[in-house]
Amino acid sequence: MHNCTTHSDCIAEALQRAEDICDARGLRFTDVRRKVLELVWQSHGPIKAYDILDQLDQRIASIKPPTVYRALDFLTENGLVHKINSLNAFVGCGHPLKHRECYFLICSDCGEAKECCNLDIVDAVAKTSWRNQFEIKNVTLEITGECSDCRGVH
Amino acid sequence: MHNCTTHSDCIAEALQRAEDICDARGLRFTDVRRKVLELVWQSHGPIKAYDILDQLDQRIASIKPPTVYRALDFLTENGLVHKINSLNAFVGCGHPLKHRECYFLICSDCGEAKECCNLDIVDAVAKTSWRNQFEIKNVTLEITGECSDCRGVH
DNA sequence: AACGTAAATGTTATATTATAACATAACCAT
DNA sequence: ATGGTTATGTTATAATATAACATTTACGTT
Ligand SMILES: [Zn+2]
Ligand SMILES: [Zn+2]
Ligand SMILES: [Zn+2]
Ligand SMILES: [Zn+2]
Repeated sequence: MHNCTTHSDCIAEALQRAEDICDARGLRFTDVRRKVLELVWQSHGPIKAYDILDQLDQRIASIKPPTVYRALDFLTENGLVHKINSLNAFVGCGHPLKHRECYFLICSDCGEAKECCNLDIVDAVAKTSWRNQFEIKNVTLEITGECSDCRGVH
Repeated sequence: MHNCTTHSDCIAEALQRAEDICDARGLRFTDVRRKVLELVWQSHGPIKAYDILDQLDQRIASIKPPTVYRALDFLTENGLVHKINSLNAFVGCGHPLKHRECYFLICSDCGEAKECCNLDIVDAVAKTSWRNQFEIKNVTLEITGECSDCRGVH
């Protein structure tokens, strides 16, 4: 499902990126936020808030829903994590500094959510918003279907 | 927020369209389904499942959540209603026969969700899926922001 | 009409997702 | 150290959605 060479490195890099971004912006990358982000990356795919909660519970007793949701809010607001509304799940952003209007290819078979960027889509969305005199705050584009792996395409 | 000339006509037309579509497809447009669709159109914007439930309760006692969700599932599966995942709400489809890949311009101020179609977007989405050898089942595109009315644009 | 079946709805209970409200603790600038 | 701000702890509950099984309804076949 994921093809990073060494997943522990992949997690470590994401955490380091997050720390650097928070430092640069004067934000506090607290222990709770770090642990939540770590679990998001550990899953290497969309993960649900209560699954994060369960996994935290095994390490730290007394973690409650508001704590997890607050951390996810922080991470989402700062572009380190994206919420996938059609799944009620959260996924780490692979390029938090470059992220503009990306979209997800979500495989309903294996569960992978691949984040992609595409200028044609960004352009088309921008143009159509402009034509409607609509001021964009946020764009959610979730494409559900079957990925090449699950289709057996080579 | 909505600019149909006579809203009762607008609702009646939507119900008639739905009935015709169900007839043509051999589907049963039952009383529950009709009433749910009527309430969706009455709101003339995204409405939540439990708000539908509350309004039905005033007319018919003993309507319970599963009844509403089943009706919404039926209406959604048959393209008469769309779910807006970022709002956990449902909205009537304005063109259930022509509907392909549409998107919503959702005003976070007045709550309007305008359904639009745009071939450039459809194309760009199709192309990028093709490049990823991804087989599309469903596309969700929700653009949140501020509409022209709320921005005071003329 | 009576029967059999499938689809729809009723009903009870519960699962899942998310937030309100207030108390305490940690952090940081002065 | 003091006071203000931000983050977390804590308790409770709100909001969204489904599982499981019982009953009713629709409808074609006999
Ligand atoms: Zn991203
Ligand atoms: Zn897959
Ligand atoms: Zn539509
Ligand atoms: Zn508006």
